[in-house]
Amino acid sequence: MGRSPCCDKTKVKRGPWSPEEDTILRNHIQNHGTGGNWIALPHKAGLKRCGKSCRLRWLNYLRPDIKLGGFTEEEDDIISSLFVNIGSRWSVIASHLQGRTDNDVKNHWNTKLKKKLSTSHNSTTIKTNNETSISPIQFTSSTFLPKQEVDRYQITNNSVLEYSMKMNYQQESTISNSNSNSFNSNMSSSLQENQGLLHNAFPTRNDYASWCDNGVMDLDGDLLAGDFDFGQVIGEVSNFNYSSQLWL
DNA sequence: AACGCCGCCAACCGCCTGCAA
DNA sequence: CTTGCAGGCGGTTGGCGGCGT
Repeated sequence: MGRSPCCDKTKVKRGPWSPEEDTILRNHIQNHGTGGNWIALPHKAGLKRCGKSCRLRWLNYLRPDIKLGGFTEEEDDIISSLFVNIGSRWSVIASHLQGRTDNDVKNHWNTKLKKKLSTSHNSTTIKTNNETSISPIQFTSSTFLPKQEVDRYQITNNSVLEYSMKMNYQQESTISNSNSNSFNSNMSSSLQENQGLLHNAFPTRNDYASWCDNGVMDLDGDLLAGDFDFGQVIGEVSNFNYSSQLWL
């Protein structure tokens, strides 16, 4: 029943890894692989470390494809965009960044990006023609669209994806035509900012489709929306339709 | 020079899930 | 079906270095 215990934590070394330990672990994995068993690895390699610690050290620091150094603006955008939409699923976010680990991304978010976003005041409040703010919804350069439901995705040729969304926001009455035009104008600039971020996160329509839980491609190439959910829920539901192009 | 504060980040902790026994 | 370990993950911590006083 069950498996043998992981390790005796009172007998393993803890704390920072020495260069010698790094060398032993690196050489062992390069010569023998992980053997599919991290718990047994330290004993085989001659390390007085817990298997979990070895795994973490390899994945976060010693792997040959690890990308070291600061994050680029593009990477920041991807992280910010994905965080807004899927939350703190660091492993998922890291999978969109070549050579970055979940720990890297998490640390970067907690130490830099979180503050960067919270101090960013270049948000755009949607206003109607009579300059009445549609409170409390705000769009910032780092968020996608709030509370939105995707009605339809359609690929009109090999590279262009058109989508229409049912926009939802908090307002007592439905929008008049004139207000709708104003909203359309304001949304356009907001959408333009966010398209870039979304495009970074999902370079192709297939990237986005695979990310979406219920994304299904039919025989005609139409991407059928199931329970697509962009994540951010701020406003209440009303009626508005918006169309644009995402992947050009 | 000494001290304290603060930011960064490697590493640990604890929980959850999958799966072998 | 039950048990309990391995692996994976996100949250948190603690040590270190830089900077200001």
